[in-house]
Amino acid sequence: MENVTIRMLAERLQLSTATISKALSNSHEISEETKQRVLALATELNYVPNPYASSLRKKSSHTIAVVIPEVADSFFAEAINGIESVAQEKGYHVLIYLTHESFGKEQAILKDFQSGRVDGVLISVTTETAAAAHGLAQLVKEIPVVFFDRVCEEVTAARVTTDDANAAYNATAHLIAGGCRNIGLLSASRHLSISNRRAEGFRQALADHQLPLTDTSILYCSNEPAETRQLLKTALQQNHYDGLIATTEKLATAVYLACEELSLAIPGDVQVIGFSNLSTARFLQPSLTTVSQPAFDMGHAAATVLFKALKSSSFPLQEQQQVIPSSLIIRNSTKAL
Amino acid sequence: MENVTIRMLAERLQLSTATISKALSNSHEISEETKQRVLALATELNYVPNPYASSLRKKSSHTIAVVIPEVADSFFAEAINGIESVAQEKGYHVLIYLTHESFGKEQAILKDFQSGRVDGVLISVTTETAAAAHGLAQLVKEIPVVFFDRVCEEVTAARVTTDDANAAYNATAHLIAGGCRNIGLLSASRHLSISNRRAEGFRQALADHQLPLTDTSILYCSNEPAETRQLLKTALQQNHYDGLIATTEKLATAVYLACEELSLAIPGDVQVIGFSNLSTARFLQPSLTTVSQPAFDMGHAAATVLFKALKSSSFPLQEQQQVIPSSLIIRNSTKAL
DNA sequence: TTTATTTACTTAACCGATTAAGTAACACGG
DNA sequence: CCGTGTTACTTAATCGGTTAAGTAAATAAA
Repeated sequence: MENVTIRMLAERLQLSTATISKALSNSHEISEETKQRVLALATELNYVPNPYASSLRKKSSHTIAVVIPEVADSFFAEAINGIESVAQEKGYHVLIYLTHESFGKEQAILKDFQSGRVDGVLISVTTETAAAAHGLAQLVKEIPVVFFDRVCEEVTAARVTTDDANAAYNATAHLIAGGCRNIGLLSASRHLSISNRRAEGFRQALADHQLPLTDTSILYCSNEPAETRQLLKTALQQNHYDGLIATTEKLATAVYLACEELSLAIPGDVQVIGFSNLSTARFLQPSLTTVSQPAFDMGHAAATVLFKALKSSSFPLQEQQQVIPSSLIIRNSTKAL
Repeated sequence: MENVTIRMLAERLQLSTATISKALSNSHEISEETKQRVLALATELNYVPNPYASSLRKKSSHTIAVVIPEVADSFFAEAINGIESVAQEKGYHVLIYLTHESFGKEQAILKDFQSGRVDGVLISVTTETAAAAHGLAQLVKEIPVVFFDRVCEEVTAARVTTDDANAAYNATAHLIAGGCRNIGLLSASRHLSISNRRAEGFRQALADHQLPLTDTSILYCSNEPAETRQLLKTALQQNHYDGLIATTEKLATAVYLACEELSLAIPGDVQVIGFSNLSTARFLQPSLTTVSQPAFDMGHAAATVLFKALKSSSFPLQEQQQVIPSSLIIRNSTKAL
C-alpha cells in the first residue's frame, strides 16, 4: 500500500488538491460539507501529511535543534526534559546534537542549520568554544537562537543562565565559614563564560575574606576523565586543599573518586561542593553539598522564549536575558552550618 | 541575503541545475573541470543544500527517531549517547521523543512516523504499552524499527536487550546467599516484557532455593514518584522485606529514600539491589549493589543494526536479536561475598 | 567513411503540499 | 436588469533539489 497523498484524496473525492489542502487546514474558503467529506476520507485512509513537502513550501520545519556537549549529565538530561515538554506541547520536533566538547563538531553542526533544517536552536556551547565563535555570530543573524547555561558572551543573543558568580561566591563563602583556608576551584574550561563567572565569584569571595588567590587556586581540568583523574590526584597531593568546588557534575564524582583513592576523608580532610543536579546527591557517602541548578526550568524557559520568537518575528529575542537562581543545598560533604 | 540555491549556482556558472546537482554529488557524468568550478562557487557562496527538498524527492530523510520514556535516567541517557555516536558517524540526524510512560503519547508519536519523517526508529516502549500494540505492529511493516531494552514481544522486530531473566535470577540468588528469606521485587509494569522476564528470573531463583512466592513478593509500582513512595513505605512496614530488588533506577533511589524515612538500615534491615547505571552507585551510602546494563553499548548496537537495514533493504532486520549481558556489581547494600 | 559509443551536458518531469490568482454560480442591492 | 459581492471551488506556479530521458559533439570501432 502506497503512502496516501493529498492527490489521492483529491481523486477519490473528485476535487482538486488545493481544495483538499485547504479543507485540511480548515480554510474558510471551503464549505462545511466538503470539509467533513475530506476529513472523513483522510481518517479512513489514514492520511498523514508529508512534513517535508510542507516544510519545503512553507519554509518552516516545525523542528528545533538542541545542541549540547553531552547527555549523560543530569543537568543536560533534565534540561532536555524541560525543552521537550514545551516542544511537545507546541507540536514541534526536537533534533538532538551532541558536541562531546568539540568545537569542530559544534561548528559543523551549526553550519548545517543554515540549510533551514530547523526553525530555531537551543545551545549550550562546548568548553572549547572560543571567543571569536564566528559560526555562532552568523547563525544568530539567520535563525532564532537561545543560549542556555553555557552561553557565549561575545555573541548578542537570548540567554537563560543561572547566577553563576553568586552561586560560586556563596559556595566559596560556605567553605570558608566551614574553616577552609586553601580552597581549589575545579574549572572545566578557560573559555567558557560560566566558568569565568564562577571563577569571578570565587575570587571575590576569597578577596572579601582576606584569603589569597594563588596560581593553584583554580585548577583547569580536562575533558578526558583519565587525565582529569590524574590531574586531580596530583593536585590534591601537592596542594593540600582543604576545600574543593567542582563546577561540573563529572568533576564532583571525580573528586569523590580521587579522595577515595588517596584515602582523603570528606569532609574531614577536604570539604567538597559540587555544581550538580544529581538526584542521588543526598544519598552519597558523604551526602554532597551542591549548587543545584534548576535544569528543567532552564530548559523550559529557554524553549519558551524560543517559541515566542518563532510565533512572532517581531519578538525581540536577542534582548531576552533570563537568570534563574540556583540554590546551595548544604549536606554533609561540608562542615559549616 | 537570500539562501543560496542550486539554481543560483547554475545561473552564475551558466549551467543547468541538473549539472550543479550532479557535480555536487560527484557524478561521473560531469567533467572534472566543471566539478571544480561548481565546488569552488559553492564554498564561496557558502551553499548549504536544503535537506527537505532532497528528502521530498529522494524519499529519505537521513534522520532517525529515538523514542524513549524519559531522558533523566542514566540508562537512557547513555543509550542516547551510544545511538548518537553511530548516527553522527553516518551523518544522520536524531530526533528525540519522550513518551513519559504514556501509551497515548507513544501512539501519537509513532503515527507521525508514517509520514516519512524518519528513515528508521529506535524505541524503548512505555510501561503502559499493551500487548496488542497495534500501532507498533503496523509501523514495523512500514519502516525499519529496532527495539532496545524495553521490547514488545508480541511484535516481530529487531531487538537489543539484556539477559533480564538471568540478571534477576542472579540478583535474587545473591540476596538469598546473603541471608534474605523475604525478598520483594519492585516492578515498574505488569505489561513490560522486561519486567515479566525479570519477574520470571526472580520466581525461578526463589523456587530453586525453596523459598515461597507470595502475593507480596512482587510489588507493582507507579510512574508517579509520590505514589510509589507511599506504596513503598506501606509495603516495607507491612511486609518486612529483608531484601529488595529495584528493577529501575528511579525505584532504586526511591528505596533509599523510603528506608531513610522509615529509619531502616541498608543492608542491616533490608538488603538492596538496583538495576541501574548510575555512575555514583559506588559512592552511595551505602554503595549500591547493581545490575548494570551496558547502556552505551546497547544504544550503539541498536543503532548499528538499524543502519545496516537502512543501507541494504535486503538485510533481514526483523530477525536480529541481540542479547548483551548485564553484570551484577556487588557493593555494600548487600551482604553476600 | 559510416556507425557506434562515450562524454558532458540540458530539458523537463517529479516529490507532495501550499497558495496566489482565476472562475463559475448564485445572491443581492439599486 | 446590471453591477458588485460572496461562496466554493479550480488552475497553475512554487518551494529546491533529483533524475529519467534526450542531445550535440567528440571519439572509437567497423
